[in-house]
Amino acid sequence: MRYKRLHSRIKGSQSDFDQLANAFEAEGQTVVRSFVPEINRPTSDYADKIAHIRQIDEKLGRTFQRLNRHQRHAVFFHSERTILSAMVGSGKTTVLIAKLFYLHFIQQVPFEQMVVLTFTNKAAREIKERIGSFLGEMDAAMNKQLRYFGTFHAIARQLLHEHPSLAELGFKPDFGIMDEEEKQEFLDRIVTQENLSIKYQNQLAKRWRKFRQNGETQMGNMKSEDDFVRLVELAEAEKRRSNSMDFDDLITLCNQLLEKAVPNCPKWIIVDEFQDCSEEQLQLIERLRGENTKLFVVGDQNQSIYGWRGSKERLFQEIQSEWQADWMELPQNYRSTETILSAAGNLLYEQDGSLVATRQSGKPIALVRHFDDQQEAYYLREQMLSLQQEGQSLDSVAILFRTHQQIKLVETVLSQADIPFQLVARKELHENPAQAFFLRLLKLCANSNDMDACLALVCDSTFGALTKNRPLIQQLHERAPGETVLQELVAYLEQRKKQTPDLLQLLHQVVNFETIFLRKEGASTEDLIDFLALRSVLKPTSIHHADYLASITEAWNQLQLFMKKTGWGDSASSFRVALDQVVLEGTFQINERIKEQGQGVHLLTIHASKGLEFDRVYIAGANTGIIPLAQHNNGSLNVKEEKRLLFVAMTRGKNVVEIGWHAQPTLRNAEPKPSYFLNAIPDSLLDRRESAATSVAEVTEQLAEEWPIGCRVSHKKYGLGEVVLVEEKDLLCRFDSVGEKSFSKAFAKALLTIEN
DNA sequence: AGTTAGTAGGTTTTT
DNA sequence: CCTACTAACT
Repeated sequence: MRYKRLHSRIKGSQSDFDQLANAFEAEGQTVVRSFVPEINRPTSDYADKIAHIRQIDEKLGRTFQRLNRHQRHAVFFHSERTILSAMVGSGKTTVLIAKLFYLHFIQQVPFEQMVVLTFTNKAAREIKERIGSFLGEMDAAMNKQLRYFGTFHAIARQLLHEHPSLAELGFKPDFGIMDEEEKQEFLDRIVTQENLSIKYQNQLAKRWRKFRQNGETQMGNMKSEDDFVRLVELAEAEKRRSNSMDFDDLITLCNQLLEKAVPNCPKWIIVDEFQDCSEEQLQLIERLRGENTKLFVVGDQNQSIYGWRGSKERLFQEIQSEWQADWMELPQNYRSTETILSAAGNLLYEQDGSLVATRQSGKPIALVRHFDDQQEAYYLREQMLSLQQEGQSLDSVAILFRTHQQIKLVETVLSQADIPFQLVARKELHENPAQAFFLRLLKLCANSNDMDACLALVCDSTFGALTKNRPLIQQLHERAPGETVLQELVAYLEQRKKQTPDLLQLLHQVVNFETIFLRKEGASTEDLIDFLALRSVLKPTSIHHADYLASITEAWNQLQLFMKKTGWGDSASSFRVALDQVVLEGTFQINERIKEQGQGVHLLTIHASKGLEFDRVYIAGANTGIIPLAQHNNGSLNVKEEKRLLFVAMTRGKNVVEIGWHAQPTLRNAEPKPSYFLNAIPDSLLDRRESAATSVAEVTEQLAEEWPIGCRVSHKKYGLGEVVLVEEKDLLCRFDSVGEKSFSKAFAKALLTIEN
C-alpha cells in the first residue's frame, strides 16, 4: 500500500524515489523498498568437478573442496557477467581468490589477461599474497603477470604508462604522481609564478572539485570572478610541462585514452568491494571491457559506508539490469553468533532472508546505560581489567567509535590503568621530515623537470637553504627551452655558491642518479648516502641527525625491497613504479603486509574497522545524535548509510557485542537516549543494563573528601604540586615548576596521584 | 585597519 | 545551530 502510494507520487528517477522513501522512513513508517533480481542459486555441489580437479592437482582441489555450495557455484558456474552479492563474513575474498585460481589454472586464462581491481592497497596486497603463498614464491616474472592486479589508481597508472597514445594527452610515459598536499603546493606555486589573484586560495582543492563537477567558478561570498579559470588552464599546461599528474588525473586521463582505443582488452575484469565504485571508476570498467570481456564483481551493499566518497546508492541493481548479469549470493556468515547476526540484521532495509547464520546463538547484545562518557570510560577500563584477570588476550577485543574525538578519553583512562591498547590509524608521510625530504629528492631524481620537488628541496624548512619567493620561482619557470628545472636550479645556486654548498653538491649528483647510481649492482644504503652526499645536508650537528639517517635508511630499504621483489623492467622503470607506489600509499611501507602482532585492545573508528573481526566488540557512545550523527538525521540518504555503519560495527563481533550510551551526553548534538536505530532490534535479543562502573558523582564526592586544599599531588608531565581550589567542576592545582593548571574533577583521578 | 555579512562545515577516509 | 573563515565594504 505504502509502496504504491509512493510510486504514484513519483515521476522521476530511482533517486527521487529513494528521497521520498527516506522521508517516509524518517517518520517511522515502513516502506517496501526494492526488488532483488532473481537469484541464480546453486543446483549442485560440484562434487564431480572438484573430484576431477583433485586428480589434476591435489592442492588446488583441496582449496575448492573447502568451499560451501554457494561459494562453489560462484566459482564454477559459467557466466559472462556475475554480480556476487556477498553477505557480511561470508568468505568474499576466499571466493575471489578461488575464482582467480579456477580461471587461471583450470580455464587456462593467463593472469596477464585479467584486470583485478580493488579500492585499497591492503586488499590488493592480500590478493597477491594469497596467490604468492599458493605458488610458494613470488618472483619478478610472476609480478609482471600480475601487473593488472591492484587499486583503481595503480591500474590506471599502469594503463596510462603503457598506452601508445599517451603523448596525445601531452604526457610522457615516465610521468610522476602528486598527492593532495603536493597538488595544493603546485597550485600555490602557479598563483605566485603568474601573479594571479585567487580567492579562497587554501580551499583550492574544493573549488577544483566543484569546477570539475558542475563548472562552478565561484564559491563562498564571492561576488565577482577571480583568476580561477586561468589558474585551471595554466595548471593543466604546467602539469604537462612538469610531466606529473594528480590522483584524479590518473582515472580521468585513463578514461580519456581508453575512449580512443583499448590496446588489449582483458579477458576478465574482476572487481572487489564493487559497492564502493564511483561514477568515474565505473566508467573505467566500462571503457576497459571489450566485446568478449567477462565480468565478475563482488561486494556487499549492506556494507556500503563510503557514499560520501562518491559511490552510488543502488549500483548493484542498476548494473544488474544494464549488464544483464547473473546475480549470485553468498548468504552464509561464518563469523558471528546467530544472536549478533539477527540483531544486526534488523538494521538493514533490504531484509530478504539472504543473510544466514551458521553459528549457534550466543549472548544477547548488551545495551549499557552510562551516566556519561566518563563513566563509560571507567566501565571499559573495568571490563578490560577483568578480561585480563580471566587470562583473555585483549588483542581480540575492539572498542569502536563513531568519531575520532571520542577515542581520546578512553585512551587516557586505559593508559592510566596500564591497559595495553593499539590505535588503528594511518600515519602520514609528512610527519617524518627526513622521509618527506627524501621523497622529494627521489622524485627529482626520477624527473628533472619536477619544479615543485626542486622548490620543496631547496626551500625545505628543515634541510633547505632558501625561502620560496617569486624571483626564484620565476627564474626556474622562465628557463630556456630544452633546459631542465634541475639544470636551471643548479645554475641559480652556482651564483650563490657560498650560501648553499651542500645542497649544490647534492643536486650535482641528482643528475647522475639514474644513469650511474641505479645501474650499480648491490649498492647499499651507505653507498646511496655517500653518492648523494646526503650526510652534510642532514644537519650533522643536530641531535636528530641519527634519526634522520635512520629514517632515510628505512625508506630506501623499503624501496629497494619493493624494486627487487616486483621489478620486472629496467632499474629506472622499477624505481619509478616503487616511487609512485610510495605516493599512492602515502608511506614508504609498501611491501607485503607486516603481520601485525598487535598488543592490547584495538581503539578505532567504525569506518576503520571494515574488513576486521574481533572476539568482543564494544560500541561506545552510541547515542542518538552520534549514530546517526545529528546533521545526518534529516531524512536524507545519509540515514541509511549511518544504519549500515552500525550494522558494520555490530557484525565485527564474533561472540560478544556491547553497545554503550550516555544518559547525560557531553558530546555536541548527542541526545540523552540510545541510538534510535536500536529500536528495530527485538527486546529478546537485547540485555539492557545499568553501568556498574563508578559514577562521576561518586568520583567527585570522593575527590572532595580525599583531596582537601593543600593536598600534595603529582602529575606525569607537570611534576609535583598542590591543590589550590576545588570548584564545582574543576580542580585547580599549582605545580612547583609550571604554575597553575586546572583539571576536570571527573578527570583528576585519572591524571593525578596523591603524594603522601 | 576594522567591521559586516555571507557561507560552508561539522563526521567518516582512500588514492 | 553554531563556529570559523573570508570577501567585501567602510
